[in-house]
Amino acid sequence: MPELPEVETIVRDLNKTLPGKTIANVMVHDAFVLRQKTSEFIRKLKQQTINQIVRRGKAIIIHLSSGDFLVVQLMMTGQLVVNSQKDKHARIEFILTDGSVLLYNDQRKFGQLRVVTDLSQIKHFSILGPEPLTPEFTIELIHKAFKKSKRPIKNLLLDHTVVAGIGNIYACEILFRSRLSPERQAHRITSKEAALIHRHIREVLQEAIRHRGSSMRNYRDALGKKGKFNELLSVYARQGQPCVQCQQLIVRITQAGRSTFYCRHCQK
DNA sequence: AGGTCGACCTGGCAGC
DNA sequence: TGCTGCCAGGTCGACC
Repeated sequence: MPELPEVETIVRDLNKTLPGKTIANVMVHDAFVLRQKTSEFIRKLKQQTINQIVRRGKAIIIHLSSGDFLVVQLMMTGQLVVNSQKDKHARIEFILTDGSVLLYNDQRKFGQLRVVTDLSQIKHFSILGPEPLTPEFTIELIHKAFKKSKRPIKNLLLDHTVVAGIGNIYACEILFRSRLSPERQAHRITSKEAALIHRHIREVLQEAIRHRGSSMRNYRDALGKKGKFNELLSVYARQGQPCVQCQQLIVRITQAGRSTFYCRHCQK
């Protein structure tokens, strides 16, 4: 579900309320979302004080006083919300000593939670590409990755080994702003075009963070509220509607089994 | 070896 | 109303 801007919004919210609080109890309503034994999960969390919360790609990493990490991957429909109304999708409840409750909801149960001692235990992190909003993410780096692949450029933007955190919504929006067709083969992208993509990756993600993410269906922030950036999307989920630039109709195609939305007239 | 395609699971919505 | 089929912010492993 959530991409980098949505997860970043959640992490910033959680950092305002959780650090310093201690986990009194953990109630597992559906162990399907756990990637370890329920008893081990609970034991490693009970009596732990929450330190800082950070994001890596689309994953949330909660630092615990034991030195362990609670890693949460929301996938498509996961939510981490504080003091919200409990519904039938509540899978895990973290009861804090001050009486507040952190709820993990997940309609589709694709998400996963686990407590690890060492983040390198998680393979996902070892293959993850650079964070797009840090200085290590350069035009040269992304252009080099593009040159190695004949896949469509859209698929490269979705590939988390190339760059972390970009999902289907923002890949479409980034290519629209760059005026590049999602069907262009990555290895044919020029250095000038790579620079455009690089700039728009940062621009789109930062704008989306400012608007607290995009809520298409399930996404909610840590306070249970919707994001606003979906109201500002130019192409995603707008098939059959006029392009904001040229009024030609936005089309939907399928790439690597996922929907892509773009303007055939503006994006070449 | 690079790249695509189900599978994972639940639910909303359109069409009949 | 109720069925069927399609679609959904992600990721991984099987397979070609």
